[in-house]
Amino acid sequence: MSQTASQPSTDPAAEGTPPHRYTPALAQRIELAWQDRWAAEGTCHTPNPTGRLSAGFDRVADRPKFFVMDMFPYPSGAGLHVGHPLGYLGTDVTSRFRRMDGDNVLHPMGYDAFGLPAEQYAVQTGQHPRVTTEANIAAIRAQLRRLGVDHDDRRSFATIDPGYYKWTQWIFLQVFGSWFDEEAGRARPIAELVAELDAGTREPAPGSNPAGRPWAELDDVERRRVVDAHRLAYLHEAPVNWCPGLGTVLSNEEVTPDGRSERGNFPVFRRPLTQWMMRITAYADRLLADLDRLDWSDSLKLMQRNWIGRSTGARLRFSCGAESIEVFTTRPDTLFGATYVVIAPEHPLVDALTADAWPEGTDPRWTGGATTPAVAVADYQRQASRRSELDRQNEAREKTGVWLGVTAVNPVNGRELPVFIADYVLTGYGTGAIMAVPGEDTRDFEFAEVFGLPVVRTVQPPEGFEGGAWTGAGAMINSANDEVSLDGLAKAEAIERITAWLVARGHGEATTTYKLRDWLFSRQRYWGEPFPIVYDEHDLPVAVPDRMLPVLLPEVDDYSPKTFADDDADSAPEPPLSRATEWTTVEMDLGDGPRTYRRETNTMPNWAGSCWYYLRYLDPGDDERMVDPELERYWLGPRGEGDVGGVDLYVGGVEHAVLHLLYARFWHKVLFDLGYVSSEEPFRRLVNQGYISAYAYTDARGFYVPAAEVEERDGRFFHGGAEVNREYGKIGKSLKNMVTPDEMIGAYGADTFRVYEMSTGPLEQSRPWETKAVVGSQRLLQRIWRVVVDEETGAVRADDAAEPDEGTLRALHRAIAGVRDGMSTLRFNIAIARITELTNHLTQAYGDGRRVPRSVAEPLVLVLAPLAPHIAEELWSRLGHGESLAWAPFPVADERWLVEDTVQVAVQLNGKVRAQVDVAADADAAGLEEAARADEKVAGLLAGRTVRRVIAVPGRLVNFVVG
RNA sequence: GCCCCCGUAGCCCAACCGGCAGAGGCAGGCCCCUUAAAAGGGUCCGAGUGUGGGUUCGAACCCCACCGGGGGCACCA
Repeated sequence: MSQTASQPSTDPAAEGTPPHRYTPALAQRIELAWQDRWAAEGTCHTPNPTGRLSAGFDRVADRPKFFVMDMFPYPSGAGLHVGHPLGYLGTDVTSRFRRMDGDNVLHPMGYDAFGLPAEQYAVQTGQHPRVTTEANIAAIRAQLRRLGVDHDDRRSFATIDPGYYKWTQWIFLQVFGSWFDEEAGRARPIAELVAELDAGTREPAPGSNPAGRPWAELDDVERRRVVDAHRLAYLHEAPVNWCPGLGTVLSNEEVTPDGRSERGNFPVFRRPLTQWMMRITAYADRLLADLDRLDWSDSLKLMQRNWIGRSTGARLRFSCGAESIEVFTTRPDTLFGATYVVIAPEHPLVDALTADAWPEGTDPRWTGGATTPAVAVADYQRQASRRSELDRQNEAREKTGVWLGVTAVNPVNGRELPVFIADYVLTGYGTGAIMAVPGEDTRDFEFAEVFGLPVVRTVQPPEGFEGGAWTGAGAMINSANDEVSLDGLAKAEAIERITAWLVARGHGEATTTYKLRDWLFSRQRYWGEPFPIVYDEHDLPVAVPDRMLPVLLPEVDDYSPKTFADDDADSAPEPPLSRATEWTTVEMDLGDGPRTYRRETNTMPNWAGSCWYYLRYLDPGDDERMVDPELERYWLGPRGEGDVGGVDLYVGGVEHAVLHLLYARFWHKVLFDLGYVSSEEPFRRLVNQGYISAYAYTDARGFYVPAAEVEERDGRFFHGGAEVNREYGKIGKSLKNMVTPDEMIGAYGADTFRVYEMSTGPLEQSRPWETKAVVGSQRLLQRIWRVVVDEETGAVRADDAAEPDEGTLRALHRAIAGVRDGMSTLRFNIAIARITELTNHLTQAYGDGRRVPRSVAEPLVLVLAPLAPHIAEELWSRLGHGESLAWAPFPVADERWLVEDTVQVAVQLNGKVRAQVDVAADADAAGLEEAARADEKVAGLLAGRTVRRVIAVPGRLVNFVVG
């Protein structure tokens, strides 16, 4: 980051500029001085109701609380540009406004610092990640300070601080120490599960007891396995994206559609590995339902709904020899149209079902060219495993698969259906098996075409439908047996009837499935939180006791992951921590004497630290508790019956719509269930700030030229005399259109930069960056400055004696009301427009040397303060106030000056405006009509015509409907 | 392919519950200040709301279709 921001640029004011004009140089001096003073006086410190940070709470005890925060930055080492501060400034204006307006405002900032980008940056620069990360944090912190944001610096921390990640580990242990009680619909401590199993009031959940014997007959190790299988954090073997070239597994988001790593472009392979998982799927219903209780944008809620992907349907069983294939379908109504069955290549029944030999006359398309089904299946499975999940989903075109050589029986009509494996059926969704209905499902139709399978229509397509799958509505056809008929029914009734029949006959049941999968929580990386887990002599996980937290990330000689040849698919990850041999083996006394344990060497994903940081702001220094319950109740607790509680305003980029926000909600609900927090949701209200893009320019060869050097003439653009082409896109080095906050602060000062960014639109809106337009904000601040300060002498111009005239009072109070409206709805552009109007009024009304009354100048300064705090503080101080205005009351508009005595209303004929009449502001409909009819012009227009109807809207218009 | 959001002056954006389309800024014109200049001051200039229908006394706003832009999901059974 450049240093220009902290050093006043040379005064561009040559001779001719008044000595006390608000120039960039003066702005710089004012800003640095006030930033020092705010820091020295703790102006922006927020008192807690209790505990370490409670000094000064008396002064705010009767105020409502308001907790506003940003998604904290990730200091990756890439340079910041003018788009980054937008959200930070939006929360800062809100914070300053609400504090002045009487709230106890909490506005903190921290740093998200574990994770792959920081690690990769460190590897590239040859520095330890802690060194580069801390340097990047220091740079961002300095930049935020230079912007004048009012974060309470006592509450700042980074996720890499041991005092913070101690509690990240502690939360992991709470999740590990819990299970989800389906009947209660919430998490409970694991000890309660054990007690119920011991008492015989509960049976192990299906699939959790591989030994198969009753709990009472299990030995200790078997019992631990049963319990471990119930935990919300559990070990699970799952296929993951293994990237030998990077030596680590990658999340799906880190793998490109063609199956390579986002970083480095190395091949990625799917490989089963034992991983820590978090049982987020247990919360799918609550995560979905509680969206309705949040004040978030519809689009964001929709993204979460899509991600959770709830669908209702039926699970039904097709018998296949001695086995039974369970399929999931959302369309049980189309069961009569099922002509084959498909199971995922990795389905556990594949081996058991595969026939020994192809029957005589098997269609060659079904065999994959193999001599026996077993060979075909093995080949196909190998082929499928080579592709990453994303690859497999994206290929999407030609359907592939092989026949297992067996058939299953359609329970509704006894029809024999061939059973295939095909990779268009996914292991992780539903039951990993489907009934294929080519008549009503596009994918099934495509497969049926390739494999020559029959199509039976069970929904009547509209007339003229040409073929293919008909997925729309229509009456049921071809759907009857001796006991049940769906023919003629619509979809919903058909589903209801067939489901009832299937349930009655024991063939299936109604069910709900989710797209959401459990959260893969392990990373084979160095730069993350170590798991507070050790393994005993049975290789079973054991929690590290709370008193031994944090489990510190050990120093290692080589923190980079071990890498392999790009295409070495059979290599296995080697976590950097596993090389810290004196760390991985540990002797501990966990209650039955000192024993040797092996530490978990995976680390947590970088989402872990951001899952709960909002709780830590309440008191980051608390070493006794994750969060004091009293503080949590005060800052985050529900505001009333049915309220979910949470942060009052959370601002951040829409790119975190699903992962971070879903994970944080999940953890919060676990903590709620376990009684550690009183709020049900972490973020009551969430706003996504818009993006700032910028123009970029290409020359005749198509190369980008530096945008800062391009000149506009008559709507055309030139660089060094040659015409260039204008494009629009992301700000960055590659488009050569980078503009940094430091440059802007250097050229104009932080206040001008703040006002410009806030003036370009509502916070949610994306907007273009236009450096040349910044001057408008500069001019506004200069005019305001001139209202208070004489540019020639530096003397205060405000007039103590003068009384404002009525027009000025109206302008003032209209401005106050408008600014309040803009600030409380995050439409800072409107607030700035109202301030501009007032300023323009004052410069006109008090031109030629007359002085603005103090009673107008002071509220002008106050309403400006949240947007441009430094210049406002300076003017406030020059107006004779010793105290910072950060705590001064925000002006309140006097209704008296907002209402007009008379208003001009439009007179319409058939909706077209024909005249204007003045009426008393409080005139009712009858009065309006009377006044309108009395108007000469209107009377003329109405003469000789029949008035059929009169619509009069008080204060707005009269509309005569004439025949 | 499915779903969501958005189209208002040359540009960025306002417009309350459906009630006279314009607040503010940029750009542009003119004037003033200035030896000169401008990141100074003043003043002027602006569209009928993407297109086509519909509902309504009245539509930027509600409904339908289309066009354009942005975003999300994408073999999820």
